[in-house]
Amino acid sequence: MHAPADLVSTLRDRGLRMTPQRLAILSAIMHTPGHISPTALARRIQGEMPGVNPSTVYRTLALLEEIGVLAHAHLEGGAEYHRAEEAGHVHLTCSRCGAGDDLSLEEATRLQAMIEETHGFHADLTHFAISGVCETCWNSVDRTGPKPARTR
Amino acid sequence: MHAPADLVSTLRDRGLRMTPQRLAILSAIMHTPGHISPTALARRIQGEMPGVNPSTVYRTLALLEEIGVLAHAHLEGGAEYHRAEEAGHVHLTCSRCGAGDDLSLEEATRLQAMIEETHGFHADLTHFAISGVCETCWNSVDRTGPKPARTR
DNA sequence: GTATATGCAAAGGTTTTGCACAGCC
DNA sequence: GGCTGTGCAAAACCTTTGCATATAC
Repeated sequence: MHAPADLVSTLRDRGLRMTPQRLAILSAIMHTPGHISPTALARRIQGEMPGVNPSTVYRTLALLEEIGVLAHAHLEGGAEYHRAEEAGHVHLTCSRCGAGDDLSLEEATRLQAMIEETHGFHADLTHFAISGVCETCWNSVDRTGPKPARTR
Repeated sequence: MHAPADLVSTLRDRGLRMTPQRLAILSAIMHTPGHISPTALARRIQGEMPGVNPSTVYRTLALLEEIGVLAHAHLEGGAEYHRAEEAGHVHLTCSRCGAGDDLSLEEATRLQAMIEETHGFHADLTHFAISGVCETCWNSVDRTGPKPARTR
């Protein structure tokens, strides 16, 4: 949906500019399969392109989200960013082992439909993770039920 | 499930002690209908019982969660604590107007069952809020779909 | 050339930690 | 009296903001 060329146009249309920093940040996220936190991203960028300031990373993330290129979700460790195209991923995170899984799109749609019917609430299950205990952890050890451990 | 008397015993069994600060913090949360953030709690406690340090609030919250009296959930504004008994509340928060609603317990159970069937994942829908657009907001204004606004 | 973007530095806010003292049991 | 809990202060983080400079267009 958003090849770099498109992005440049999108920016220009708004009187905004493409810079090496923005390109590096964008590229880093586009090559990240899942999601990445601002701080992790800042560190990674720092490696590839020393001198890029964290504040630039934050400003760029906010910008890219505003123009619809990126989105963020809230996982256990805090906010994480991902490509907007990759939205639709509903994150399941195991509170025991930390393993992550994704709900399928159809499944997510079914859940959302269910919530909409009863509450008229149009849920976006991608914005927050869903915590719980994965099958492996559930079958092993004690079975005290889904009780999230300390988050931070 | 946890009257103060019980709590004192629970603490004693672990070689822990009941203090005025812990009592004040616990009381504040027990009298809070929904959920409350650590900082908000610290401020409230400060009003009732000047001199109580924020660090004490944080340590107490962690302790009370560890012994199962409290639990926390991740809402838009960050982590919030609530009575463990009051778990089962699945928070729906509107990204447009900020309004909050709760999923019924049966409904939550149905959703969890659905996820379990297909993924073997035992979800705890109470740990993270569910973001989306409430009926009112959906019916008014533009209908661009559930797109969470900037969180922080 | 001009408006935008960046780096830098400082500030803001939240949460954690070390340590000496206070206080519960 | 001994061990736990608290206050205090400092530090560790993460994130935001103001401003001068650099730079994309």
